[in-house]
Amino acid sequence: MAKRAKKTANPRKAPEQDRSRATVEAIVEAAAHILVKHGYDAFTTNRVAERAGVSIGSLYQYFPNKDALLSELMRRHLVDIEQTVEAMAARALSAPLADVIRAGIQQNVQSHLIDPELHRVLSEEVPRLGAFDWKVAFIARMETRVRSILEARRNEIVVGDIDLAVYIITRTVEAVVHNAVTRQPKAIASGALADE
Amino acid sequence: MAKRAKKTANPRKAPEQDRSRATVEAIVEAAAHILVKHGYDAFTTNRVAERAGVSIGSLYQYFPNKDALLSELMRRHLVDIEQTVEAMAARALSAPLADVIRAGIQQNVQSHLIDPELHRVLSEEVPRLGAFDWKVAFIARMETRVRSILEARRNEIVVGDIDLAVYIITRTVEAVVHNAVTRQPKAIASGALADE
DNA sequence: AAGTAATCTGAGTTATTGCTCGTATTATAT
DNA sequence: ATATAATACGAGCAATAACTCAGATTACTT
Repeated sequence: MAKRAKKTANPRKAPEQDRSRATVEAIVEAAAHILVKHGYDAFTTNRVAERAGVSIGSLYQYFPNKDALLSELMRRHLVDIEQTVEAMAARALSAPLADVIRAGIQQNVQSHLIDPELHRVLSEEVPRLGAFDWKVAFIARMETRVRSILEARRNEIVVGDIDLAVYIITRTVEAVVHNAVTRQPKAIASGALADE
Repeated sequence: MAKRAKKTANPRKAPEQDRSRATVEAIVEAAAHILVKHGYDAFTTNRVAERAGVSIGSLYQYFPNKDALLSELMRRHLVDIEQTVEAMAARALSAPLADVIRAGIQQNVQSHLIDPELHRVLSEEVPRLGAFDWKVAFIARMETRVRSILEARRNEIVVGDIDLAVYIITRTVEAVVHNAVTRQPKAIASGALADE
């Protein structure tokens, strides 16, 4: 690092014309590309700007600092994931329990397949990642969802502590699928499902 | 970062006198302290040296670069963990399966309790952490252990793919316990065990 | 006591990188 | 056309941090 990044990011101008919107897109795409292909170490604002084909000044016109760019990247990724979650959650509410579980896992797999490499870098290489608001809120929403499913079917299952169960289920599925997808680009669907 | 860290670390002088051994200890302790109390961002070689009460020059006399210090920190931590594993593995071989599982989890909990904060920082904040040899070898050894237990009791369990089972079990237990210990300093022993 | 090796010191070098700011260019409004 | 706002540019500032090196201390030998 050089100058310490400001904690509070005074918001920057939002793009109004098509030209600037294109600039922002180029920056975001370049950022993702560099993170995925070259890792967090290579993720410098100057390099992102260069790859995006815009000047460093333009980058800072729309992102107050480096973290803001990272945050936007994560925000977009989580939005993508949440959409697939929504799509599957609707269907899964009335089905038999076993199917719900299967669907949940399947959904998680899908999420990770959206952009496995970006997902990996975001979760493993980026330091202090937990600090972003987006992620905290996202996890909370996911846990709420799992809990509501559990509570709706309380009679079908045997659990003492619902909070703990939610916690374990969330982490377990996430961790296993995350590891599977990021490390083994095979044996996704059938194997994992069956064993669970 | 400033100057790029050298990839190949030409080894430095090993301490021969008590004085220098004490210096090395002080450096390692200071490094752990800073990582735990102030996070990876604050983990600079200059700061470690200062906290250790030695000059920056002394640090570089025993650690060729920053990564070497980090690596040593991890090596020591893994050695600690492996010792508790050894201790429990012996006892668990002949017991009934349920007890073995319980013991395995218990052991994992113990490992994380050795130095939970250091463990957390090491696994979550330090970038490019998977690159260290020590960790790779460690994971391999752990998986071998789990596999041998599974194979020895093949008749008692129902699994299709042993490799996959080993993989899932390892990751699941690790992930859940890791999350539990680092995030919730309560409800360790009983709850987690029972639900599993 | 003198010589040699081990250890320690810390100011300075060097490279990196986040970010600013004055200026130039392009689009929109009048 | 002219004015005004939006957008783009990029050289360079300022801070930071890994790491070096020449010389000072301290400890072992003989």
